[in-house]
Amino acid sequence: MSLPGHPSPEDIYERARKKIPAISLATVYKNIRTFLDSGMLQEVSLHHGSLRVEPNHEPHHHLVCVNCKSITDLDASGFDPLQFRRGLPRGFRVKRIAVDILGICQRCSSAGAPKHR
Amino acid sequence: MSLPGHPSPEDIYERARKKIPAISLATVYKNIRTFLDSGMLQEVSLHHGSLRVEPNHEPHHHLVCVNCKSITDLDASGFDPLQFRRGLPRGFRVKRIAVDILGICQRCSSAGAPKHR
DNA sequence: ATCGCTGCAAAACATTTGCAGTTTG
DNA sequence: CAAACTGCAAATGTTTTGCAGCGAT
Repeated sequence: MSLPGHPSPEDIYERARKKIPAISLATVYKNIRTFLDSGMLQEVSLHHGSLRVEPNHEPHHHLVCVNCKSITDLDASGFDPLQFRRGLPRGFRVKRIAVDILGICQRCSSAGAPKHR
Repeated sequence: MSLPGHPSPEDIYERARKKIPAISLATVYKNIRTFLDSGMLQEVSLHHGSLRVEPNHEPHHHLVCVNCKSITDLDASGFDPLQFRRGLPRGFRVKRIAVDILGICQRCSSAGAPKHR
């Protein structure tokens, strides 16, 4: 938590070693997973297990199920990307804006949907 | 391109095999990379190389450099998540909304910043 | 003849898991 | 003592790479 920015497991490992020199990378991964599962930490972008390709160039958002990792497109007409232009640091050239709405899909809500993985 | 949704390399491989039975998975990966680099395809969420952890629970957006993969937090006050509540499919339980502003950061713009990776 | 694309196999990573030993309460 | 946590090493899964061959220009 004391690390700045958005550390990787390796970053956390390096940091942890300063206090607990014998700690292993596996333990770091195990603890990160525990924290992610508990919601104490989040992932910067959801890990789908493998690369997912986006052929749809129309402006749209993604509805992502954090349980089964399904991705559904959501029309983005009426969405104003300009609202984000304010407050950007100088020199940052915006290419596109990705909006991911994370949650639990209908299918996973109903029934005892097993954790996908 | 003809595949629905957001196919994985494996999906594309399966599909390609129907037309070109001898094609290899490596070729599929190579071509996906070419298309990604050319902008013909996009990644659903940017691949950072490894998991990135998010300790910041305050509402904020991410400024992501698609070149060096750096992540910067951007305050999200004044941002109205309710605008996304409309048009959601029934039964989808929203947990959080992630806004990633993808582009090229200042540092990478200036000078011949080498492609990270 | 050259250049680019391919398959194959191996490498390189990132992440998880089994297991046996420790620690904690 | 039971439950939770750890290190290690091995397994898994994804993606990249080296290389030799093949095809088109």
